[in-house]
Amino acid sequence: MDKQISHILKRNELSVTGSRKKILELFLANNGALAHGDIEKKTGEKFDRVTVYRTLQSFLDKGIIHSIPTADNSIRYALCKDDCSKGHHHDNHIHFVCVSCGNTICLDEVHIPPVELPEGFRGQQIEVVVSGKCKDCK
Amino acid sequence: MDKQISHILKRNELSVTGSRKKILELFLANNGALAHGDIEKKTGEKFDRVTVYRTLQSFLDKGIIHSIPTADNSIRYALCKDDCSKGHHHDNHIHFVCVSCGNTICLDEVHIPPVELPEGFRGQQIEVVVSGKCKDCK
DNA sequence: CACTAAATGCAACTTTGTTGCAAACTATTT
DNA sequence: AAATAGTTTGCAACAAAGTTGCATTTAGTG
Repeated sequence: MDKQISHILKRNELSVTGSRKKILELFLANNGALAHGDIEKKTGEKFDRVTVYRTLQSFLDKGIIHSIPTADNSIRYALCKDDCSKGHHHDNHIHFVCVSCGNTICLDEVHIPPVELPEGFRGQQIEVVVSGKCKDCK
Repeated sequence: MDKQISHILKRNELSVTGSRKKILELFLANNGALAHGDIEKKTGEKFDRVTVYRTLQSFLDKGIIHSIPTADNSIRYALCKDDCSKGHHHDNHIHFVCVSCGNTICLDEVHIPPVELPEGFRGQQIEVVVSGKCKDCK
């Protein structure tokens, strides 16, 4: 586990530090998405707020995590699949926000249906967020 | 124009005040979406920040506008079509964010294709945000 | 072990959003 | 047209979220 974490960091040209290991561990343990606040709580206030911000930013830059916009204006982050690299996300999965438990889940197996845009519009990226009840909150 | 604005407010059981008229006018003039900050700027700092927040909130409650989540953690608001009412949005259109001019546009004519969720998940609402180049920024 | 570059923590600050309350205003009645 | 009741507004104070500069500490290298 610890080896896996260090490997991910090294593969992304990041030095292996306490905060990065801990935060990455959180993402691996949780298979949902985490908001900045969640991370601060779950690390037990062990790290400075600034460090958490900067760690998330470097993970974003390297493509280790991606951000998920939500309606309540709180960005959440989730692990990318292996083939994301350096800011170019193959972000072809949808996100599900459970209204009951509040978890945000990446549904990697659901492919996004093509959307036909009006004349003149050229789409580059698409974000789909579905809210409802997840399989554990029926 | 002024008459139309007053009518919309009255129809939604809102008293006709300076700030509400001005902010609603902004939405009618702009056919894109506006963030809180945009509104503060465009009104020329004529109204208190708190008033803008409260005005937007009451417009949201009445279903005059709806909110659009974006990746950069800044909620934007746009006018609803006529048949939205009191919190029940018929929000079946997608949103387009232009990476060039930054505008957010409601594409009412594009219908959202159905998404098949995995076993156990029940979707209630769906948000689709496409980013790319709009027809004016080719 | 020593060195360099990067990461961290701290303090101060900016931006964004919220709450309570007195003053001002809207809509209505008289 | 004036009085009234109920909202709405602006102010002040506050809380939360995010940023920046800088000194200290740490990771990775030889």
